[in-house]
Amino acid sequence: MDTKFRCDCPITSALDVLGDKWILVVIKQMLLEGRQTFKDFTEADEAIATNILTSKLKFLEEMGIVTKTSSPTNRKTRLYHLTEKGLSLTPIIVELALWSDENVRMLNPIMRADEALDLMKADKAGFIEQLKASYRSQIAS
Amino acid sequence: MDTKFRCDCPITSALDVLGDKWILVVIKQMLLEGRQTFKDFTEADEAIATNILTSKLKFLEEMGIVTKTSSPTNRKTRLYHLTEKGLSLTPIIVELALWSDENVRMLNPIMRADEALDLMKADKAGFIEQLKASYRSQIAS
DNA sequence: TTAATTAACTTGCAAAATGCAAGTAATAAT
DNA sequence: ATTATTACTTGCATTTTGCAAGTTAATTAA
Repeated sequence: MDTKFRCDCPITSALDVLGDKWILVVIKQMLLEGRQTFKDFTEADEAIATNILTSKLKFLEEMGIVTKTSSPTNRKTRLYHLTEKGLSLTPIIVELALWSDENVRMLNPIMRADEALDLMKADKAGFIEQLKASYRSQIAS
Repeated sequence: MDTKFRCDCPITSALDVLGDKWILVVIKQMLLEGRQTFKDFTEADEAIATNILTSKLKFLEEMGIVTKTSSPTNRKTRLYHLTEKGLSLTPIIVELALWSDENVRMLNPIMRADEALDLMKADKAGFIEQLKASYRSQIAS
């Protein structure tokens, strides 16, 4: 699964990596929902198929966005965690959330409005830093 | 081409709209490269197939992100322009560019580094507002 | 201590999205 | 009047995504 780049444009190149239906959803599930095991991802509302999940996690690992380790407490569990490169996607995730809240909500009648959105709106940069810090301390434990 | 939402998450819902290989590339071509006709898009480096372009432009129009009008000077030319809803994607595009510059450049040896990146880094919010203003005045003319 | 369960996958096939090459209709240029 | 241009459409190939079932090793329950 090697990435082929369409051209010399930085934005298009970002989308050569991130531009599909699942990559940013999986990253969001790690960052905001604390999901870290294969099972965690399969239990999410988005209901990704297991073969797709396997291929996306593998790709994210190859890209250096995610690490895969063995659980220290359970030998059959693998832990997937965001690297700093993965954490640096936080501003993109936040902008997607804000745009969606303003422009997609009207099209999706079941879209939820959680406290995180209020925090983003009140202090975007602060929210981003707090989220990254909280993720780092979560995986350190 | 009606959008089906996977769940109640705002971020996933944003990706139900934007999460594919082409949508944000087409928007970037309008916003940063001034492309507005069908031909303009087909001539871009990304080389989108014409049937895909047709379907993406139709979807963007249905989503209220783009308008389609007839050229006032040439009866066979159609003009595609970003709406305010489309322009509000600017922060997402900018964050993609910044992330790519820092994290994808090393993987794409031909990625270019233009002045826009420097402007984004120096004053992100200012760049976003200036870009939107410049787009609005471009289509007003 | 054997049996059932769980976690993390893989496999085979179906469906949907994307890509390629060629063709078409209306308009504009020569 | 003929050629070229613009904005498409069409048919088919390839790639990506999705579904359901199966596999293996490790853990837990009986």
